[in-house]
Parts: sequence; C-alpha cells; structure tokens
Amino acid sequence: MTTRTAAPAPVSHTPVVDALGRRITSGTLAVGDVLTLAEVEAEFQVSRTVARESARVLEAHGLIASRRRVGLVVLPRSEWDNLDVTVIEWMLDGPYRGETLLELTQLRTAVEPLAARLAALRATNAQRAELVRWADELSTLGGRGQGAGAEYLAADISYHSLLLESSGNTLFAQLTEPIAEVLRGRSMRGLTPSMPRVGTLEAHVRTAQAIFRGDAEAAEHAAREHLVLVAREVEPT
Amino acid sequence: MTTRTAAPAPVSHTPVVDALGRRITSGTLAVGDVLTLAEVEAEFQVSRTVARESARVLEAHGLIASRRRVGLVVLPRSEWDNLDVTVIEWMLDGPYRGETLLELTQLRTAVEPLAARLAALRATNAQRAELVRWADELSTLGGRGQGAGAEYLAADISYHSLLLESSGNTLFAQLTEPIAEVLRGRSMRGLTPSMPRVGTLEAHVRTAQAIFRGDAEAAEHAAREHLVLVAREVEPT
DNA sequence: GTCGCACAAAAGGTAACACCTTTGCAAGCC
DNA sequence: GGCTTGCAAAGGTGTTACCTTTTGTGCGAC
Repeated sequence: MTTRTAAPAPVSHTPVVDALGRRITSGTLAVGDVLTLAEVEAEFQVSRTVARESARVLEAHGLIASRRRVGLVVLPRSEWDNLDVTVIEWMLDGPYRGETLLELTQLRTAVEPLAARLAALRATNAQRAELVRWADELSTLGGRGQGAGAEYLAADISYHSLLLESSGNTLFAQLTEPIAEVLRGRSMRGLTPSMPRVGTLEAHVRTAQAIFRGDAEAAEHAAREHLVLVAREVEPT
Repeated sequence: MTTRTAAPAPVSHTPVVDALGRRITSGTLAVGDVLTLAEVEAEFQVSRTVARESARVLEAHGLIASRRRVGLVVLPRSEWDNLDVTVIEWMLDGPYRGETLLELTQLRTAVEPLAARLAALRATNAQRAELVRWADELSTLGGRGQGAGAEYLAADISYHSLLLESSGNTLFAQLTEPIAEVLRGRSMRGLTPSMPRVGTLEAHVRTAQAIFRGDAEAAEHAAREHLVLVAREVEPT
C-alpha cells in the first residue's frame, strides 16, 4: 500500500485509470491485449466521454496506444513512462514490487553521491543546518538500537529527501517520493537492522557535515561510502 | 528542434496538448495562470471534447490541475513530471534548454558508472561485443581528429544508449532518449572538440573491455573516470 | 491463388444538455 | 461596521446522440 498523496480529484475517470493502470502494470493485461471503449464503458458503467478520457490518460503514461478499428492496445513495458511517479506507484503496489524496489535502489545509489556533492555547492544555509540535524537524529536513534523503529524510518526519509532537494537539481528532487517508498520498503521487509550496520551512522553524519562546510569532494565520498553497502545488499551475481 | 520520435497519432488533440505544454514549460503561461475550456475551444477551434481530453493529458503530466468553477490552473514546476520524456522534450525545445541539459548531464554522470557496473554483470554476449565495437569506432574516429563530426556523434550516442540498455535496469534504459539529446546538445554547442580530451577515448575503450570480461569494479571505475571530466565541465562554482 | 472491393467495427470528432461545486457578492442581522 | 447567510453565475463533470474517418477482414472475381 502506497501513501496516496495525490487524490484531490474525486472525478469519475480516476478509478477507471487506476484500475486499468494496475491491471496493465501487474501483467493481468499483457502486451498486445486490446480492449475497446465499449468494454470499458460496460465494465465500469461510465459514459463514452469518461472512457475516452481514461484512455487518453493511460496513453499519456505510455501504457496503451489507441488505434482505430482495433481498440486500446497494451504496449510493451519499454514504452511505459517508467520514471513517472504514477506508474512507479502502480508497480510498487503490484507483483513486480520487488524488481521495482531493486531498480529504484540502484537509481538511488547512483544519484545520491552526486546529490551530496551538489548540495555541498548549492544548498541554502537552512538546508545545511537541517541536514546536520537529521543526521544527528539518525545517529542518536541508531545508537540507542532503534534502527528498526518508525521514528528512525521517518528521520531516514526526511534526511534523504532533504538531501535530494538540496542538490538544486529538479530531476533529482523528483526522485524524492519513490526513494522514500524504497526506504519504507526496506524497513517493512526487515532489511533495516535495529542496530544499523557499522559505518552507516558515521557516513550520514560525515556527509551532512561535509555539506555543511561546503566540501563537495568529502560529501560525495562520504555518501558513496554509505551507499556502496546498500548497493551490494541488492546486487545480482 | 527535437527529433519527434512519437507522432503516430494524427489526432486533433495532439497539437493542443503540444502547444499548451510548450507554453507552460517555457514560462509563457506562469504558475497560477488559469485558462478555461471555453478559451481552449476558441483558440484552437476544437470541440469541447477535444479540449477536455487535452486538459486530461496535461493533467496526467502534472502541468495543470483542473478545478471546478475556476478552470485549468498551471501548476508549479515541482508538480510536473520532470522525468517524463514528453516534458523533457518540451523543456529542451524551450528557453530553459540550457538548464535542462545541465540537469540531464548531472543525472547522466550519476547513472552511467553504475550502469557500467551492472552491464558488466548482466549484459548479453551480443551487447558486450557491440559495446566494444562502438568504443573502438569512437577511438578510431577520435584519433583521426573527427571528434566534432556527425559520425562521431552517432557512435557516441549508440555507445551510451547501449550501455544504459545493457544495464538491465528499466529506469536507466528510460534515460536513453534524453541522454542522446544531451550528447546532441553538447555537440551542437561545440563542446565536443575535434580531438577528444586526453583520456576520453581510452576511458571508453577500457569501460567497454571491462564490461566485456565481466569486471564490474573496473567498468564502474573506468566509466567514472570519463564522467568526472564531463561533470566538471558543467559544474557550478 | 491473388488482387480488389465492399462492408463493418471502432475510434475520432461535434453538439447539446443537465448537473453539481465553487465562489464571489450582496443583503441582512447582530 | 463586521460577520454570516443566501443566492446566482461560472465553469468543470457526466451523459447522450449522431456523424466522420480509418482500417482490418472477408468475399468474390479474375
């Protein structure tokens, strides 16, 4: 279950899009399967207009293509907007949750060191101070053996989200939500030990402090140090 | 002008979406600006249905929110699907092309080393062989002083695209198109010297060879070596 | 067997309505 | 005078009916 942050629209096409989106991302509807507007209308008891608008939204996410005389054709995964938060959410709710978490973790380990470097160069003073605060909080909680608790998870999410935002790169900032979900996923699967692995807490603190004093090289290095551990956890081979 | 890869739909809502999308991503329509369906109908001479479908697509990309009694409200950039290929294309065609190229370059330098590592672990034999071929081709062309030519650019794009795809990570593969555009952008701005910087060609070849023999550590290291140079080119400070 | 043509299915597009929310404004009450 | 209540207009939401356009398919003729 994902925290549904964006549900301000009680519009009737939303449930249709959601249901079909999940059906496709879960594989219930396979590549090449077709469904017609008439079928959608019938199944969801909606008008033609709503069915068409739903199709347009799914099309915008790259899940289907609408072809005349044929219907709505399910596209292969390579066509999907796999980095789209909506699509990611569907994937994380479905049977490919594991693979998706893995891929997101890889993306995270790739991005965070550079985010740390950029944060050291461009973060605001307020951001630098807050990063240090969160790192200290993590250190305190982890040292007390509360690494598996909800409080630690919340602090972890705050720290990493703030790091991405402080990088000043919009694309990195966009990864905040998915990466928060990765941390939640790791936590729920019991991958976060109550007593964090040796070096983790120190790496967080050192990263934050390097950012605080604007030392790009040290920030990148410290961040990578932590993430190497995370990456190896989930690596193939 | 971006190579319009996806234009299989001669549907009348496409130009509306495109025009409004560009208007928003370019800043012509600013945050908080509102337009009504009636205005859209009038300006583009389309029916209400088409105007509504266009609004739904823009909404799916996070560019606008549709509110009753108000109209279509332009959302702040933080709400946009900034990693969506469509949105990226619009940005690259607009006045923020420079900033977007910069952010994409940062993403690229973050991702490629890990992509190289994963490719070393998971690429198919055919992919490994082809990577080596492209690296050699780059080496040959670069050695001949044709680093600024179209042929070199094409090989560069092929090499980097294949690298991302060989990683086996769908999210990385999704970055292929935008990153190809980054390379084109660098080339067009004359950032690629006819005689590539010392170390570049060797780094490509070494990366490809490390992937070929499955040496993850060496592949990651060699890729990072090359990208450090690229990154510093565009770094602030 | 192949080519061509006609038919029909299904999306694309237009138009006209009724409905429901939101919100701005005005009137009235404290 | 300021706050509340109520009303009306604006504009998105949902439905229906109807026509157009494209295109896959099957049948028939050569």
